[in-house]
Amino acid sequence: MSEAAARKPRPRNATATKALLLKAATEEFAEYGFAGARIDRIAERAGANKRLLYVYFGDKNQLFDAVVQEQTDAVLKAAPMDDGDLCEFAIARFDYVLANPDARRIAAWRTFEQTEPSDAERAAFRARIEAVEKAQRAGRIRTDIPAADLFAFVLRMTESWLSAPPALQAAGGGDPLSPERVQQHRAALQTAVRSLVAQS
Amino acid sequence: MSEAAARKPRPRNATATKALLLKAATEEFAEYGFAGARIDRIAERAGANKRLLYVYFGDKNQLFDAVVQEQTDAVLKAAPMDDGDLCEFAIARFDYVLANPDARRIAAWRTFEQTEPSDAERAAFRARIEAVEKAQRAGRIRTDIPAADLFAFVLRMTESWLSAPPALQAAGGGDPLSPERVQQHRAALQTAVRSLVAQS
DNA sequence: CATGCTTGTAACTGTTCAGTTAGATACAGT
DNA sequence: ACTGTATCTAACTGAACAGTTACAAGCATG
Repeated sequence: MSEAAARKPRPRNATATKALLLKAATEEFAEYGFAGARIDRIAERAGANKRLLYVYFGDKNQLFDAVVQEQTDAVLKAAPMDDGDLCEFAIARFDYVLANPDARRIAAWRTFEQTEPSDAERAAFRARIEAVEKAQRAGRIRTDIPAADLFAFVLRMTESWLSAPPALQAAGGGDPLSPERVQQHRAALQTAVRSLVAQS
Repeated sequence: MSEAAARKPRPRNATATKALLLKAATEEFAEYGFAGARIDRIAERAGANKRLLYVYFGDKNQLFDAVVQEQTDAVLKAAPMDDGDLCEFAIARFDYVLANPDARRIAAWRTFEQTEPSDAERAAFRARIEAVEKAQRAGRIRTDIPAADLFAFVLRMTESWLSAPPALQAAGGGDPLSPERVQQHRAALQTAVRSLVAQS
């Protein structure tokens, strides 16, 4: 039959299909958030059948969890902080979320769709705070602001421009995301974090 | 009929009902975001009939716009910045979003559901940036960071703790939103902004 | 080339949702 | 009191959605 011949089945490759679906889900969730994301659109984006989503990932919640875990892991890995150097951390994180807008948006959605954090994530944050405390004890950074607060400030500062309200980005004039503007902000971030953490 | 007598209609009061619906919508959108919010739940929260939502506000989009506008106006008003004092601004904004978690969450949802900013909002941000620039020219704050960037940093810092990822809030140990902890962070915010904007 | 497991597809189901219809009751003007 | 308009209500509708069913085709192993 011509109909049967017309629709050609995709070549069989479980791992590739699974990866495609996860990628498509990441984009979809990044764009619309959990509630706004559509299962059918994810399958369509991936060029795969919807049923496979359920085979490979369970349901929408588990799929979201899989996406969140992958993205948060990647961000945590891309911006480590072994020696409590908040400035280096800030720039590394800025560069990563600049190159991976999806990761930034997923993290943001996740914060607001109040889902329970994993133990691994909690541990990662704890380790970072401890690294900051260590740097404080070593006298490398200021001690009049608690480590957790200092870290929270720096964390948010890395996203200040990229996740700024559109009205603020626009108010500056010019393209807020042009390479030149972004580089200018990157330099500003470095300067800002340096003077924020410096001994008073 | 006993049935007819059982359901008592609410007393007629258009403005009060409209206000109740707007308040309920604010809570619902703050909690679930636009896509996650449910029209039926909003009506139920308000103790009003669903139909009235459509009479008073149009559709879900227009209702969300109404909520966003009210909340952003309130935040902008609560944290003015006539004289370019970023420190004072930061504390005022912190105090406001602390007392009004809904306003903070609405603003965040809005940023991520990429809706077009109103002219009024754009103008408000522009005015703030100009106030910062004026303070820079007057030599009151540092000039090696562009005004827009400096403002973006401070803006995000006011929410750093209250909108921190749950994993980060939890990593500190203790109740991250207890009055004592919040006051401690408030002091940290003041210190941080002061040394961030200070002349280098 | 049989058999059984994996990968894939289309069509379907039950539910939930935004938005509507049709009508009832209060209230103001005459 | 009579009439029109604003306020309010329950029940409905059609579409969209997450999740399922039933089946087809590839692919490895005997």
